[in-house]
Amino acid sequence: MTDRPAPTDDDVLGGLEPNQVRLRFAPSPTGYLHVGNIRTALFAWAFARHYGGKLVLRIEDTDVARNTPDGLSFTLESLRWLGIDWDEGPEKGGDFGPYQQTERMDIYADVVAKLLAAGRAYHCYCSQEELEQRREAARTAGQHSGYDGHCRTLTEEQVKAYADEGRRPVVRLRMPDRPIVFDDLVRGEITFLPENLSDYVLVRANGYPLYPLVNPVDDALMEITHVLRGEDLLPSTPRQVALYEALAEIGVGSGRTPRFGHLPFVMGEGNKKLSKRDPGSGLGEYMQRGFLPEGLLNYLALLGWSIADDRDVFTTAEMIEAFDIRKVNSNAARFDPKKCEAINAAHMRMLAPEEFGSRMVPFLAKAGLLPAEPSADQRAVLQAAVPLVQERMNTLSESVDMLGFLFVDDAAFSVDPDAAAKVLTGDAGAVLEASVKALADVDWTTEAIEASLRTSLIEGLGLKPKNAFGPVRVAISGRRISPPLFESLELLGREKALHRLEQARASLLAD
RNA sequence: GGCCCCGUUGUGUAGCGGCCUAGCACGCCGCCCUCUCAAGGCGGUAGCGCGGGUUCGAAUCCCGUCGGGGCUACCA
Repeated sequence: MTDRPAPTDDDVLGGLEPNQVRLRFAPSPTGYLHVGNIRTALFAWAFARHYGGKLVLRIEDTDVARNTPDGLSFTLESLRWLGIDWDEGPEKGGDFGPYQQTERMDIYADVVAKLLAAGRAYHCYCSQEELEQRREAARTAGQHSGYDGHCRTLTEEQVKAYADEGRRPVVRLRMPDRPIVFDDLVRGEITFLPENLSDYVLVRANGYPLYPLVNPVDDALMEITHVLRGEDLLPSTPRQVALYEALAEIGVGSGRTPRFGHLPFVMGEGNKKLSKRDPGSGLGEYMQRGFLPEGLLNYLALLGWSIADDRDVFTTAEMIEAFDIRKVNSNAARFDPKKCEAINAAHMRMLAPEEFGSRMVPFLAKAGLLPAEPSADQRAVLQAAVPLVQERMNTLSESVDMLGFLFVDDAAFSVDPDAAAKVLTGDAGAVLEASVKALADVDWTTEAIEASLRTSLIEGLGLKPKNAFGPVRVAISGRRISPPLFESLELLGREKALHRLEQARASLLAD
């Protein structure tokens, strides 16, 4: 539409060529992604693709407690289903691997040794209890409660004494004694004063490296240029910046500190960040309910970003084209299931009819209404039904209720009791009887069916359309809500239609 | 407690000092269309947290205040 002025883009790129941009998405392999993660992945992906750069997928599995047996495969499946592809990472490889942190332990050990040797990190022998005590004291004094630097300048004798006591040290990063300032891509300049920053733990006493170490080390080694992540990580950013600087000093990585963009939370009910445990947060649910990847992604993009002031339905390609991190909002957004569905419904309607038909198959198959590979006849019926239902559905799984009546075995067909009670009442008998007669030998086309039914029910019985067609609808579809009646009758076929009408009438007489 | 972030209708957003008697979308309400339900069309509802500045002029800039959230681990 309009040309994007180069100088402003350079604010984001910071001197890099657009295609030099490298982002990463770094999930813990805990299973299906949840909507917050997905939004982060989406923005990182859109950012990388917009500039023609790379997206790296890195698996942050250093916390064994978070890992689940199939977590990794579900995580990868999530991304694949969404259509978010990565250029380097699991299953892709790349020049900066391995891309799973548990396979990089020797790298971390090496980096820590260098940090120690350079004096940028040091051993700390304080026990948890001692730490806790001093922290409490600081807190009651109204002070910053971070580490107080107790072990920063231990003499050799002191170290020996601690070691003789059997103490095992952690490794801490020595924080610089000056403000740390960084220019956040979504929030602007943020400053942390040194009195509020403290030396933090890089490696546990048992030798196990921690997130605040491995994350920046990997970013540095993988030459990540831009980091998009949740705003919960904002307070830890100054520590990471300090680490990047230390890494640059000891010659680890590109020497370049990435630009950060802290994305606002996706909130659930109330004022809480949407958590993995909240219903409606996991991707699995959306897959099962038959959301379209492009619909979900479109909605999620709207949480913090907008493509234009008068439009909110767009494709992922359009998003990539238009995505601009500077236009991402900094305030938390609440996830609105209704709008999510509405946006998805808009994408459902945008689908080509053949595509729409194909996408319904797995859902109908799962419900036992169709085989996984439908026959040519079944496909023909399904395709013929597409125009009837495409604009009536919000999610693919609704096809089961909507079209089930066309595919159920006669033996399995049943009328919803509630619908029967409300519509198939005493005086429906006459309607059903007249319908059977009217349909017995008309041409079996929508037009002829409609004409015949109107003549006999509206004119013949003098009924209002609603009362005339209601019982027919319930009798043949089993439900009060169905695709358009006359078209449905045509698709069902005369034999089944008449049979169901007779059956409904019989059940009425039985009452 | 300390530090950091955030604050436009119910929800998501547009807005970057005059185009704002604040636009769009979802929701909700009503009407039209209509064989049900949708879709579609038309109309309605509701908002700049508050208080001070700066300015001829502020939703937009500054300060304060209140409110919400996050972090404050040998989790990530």
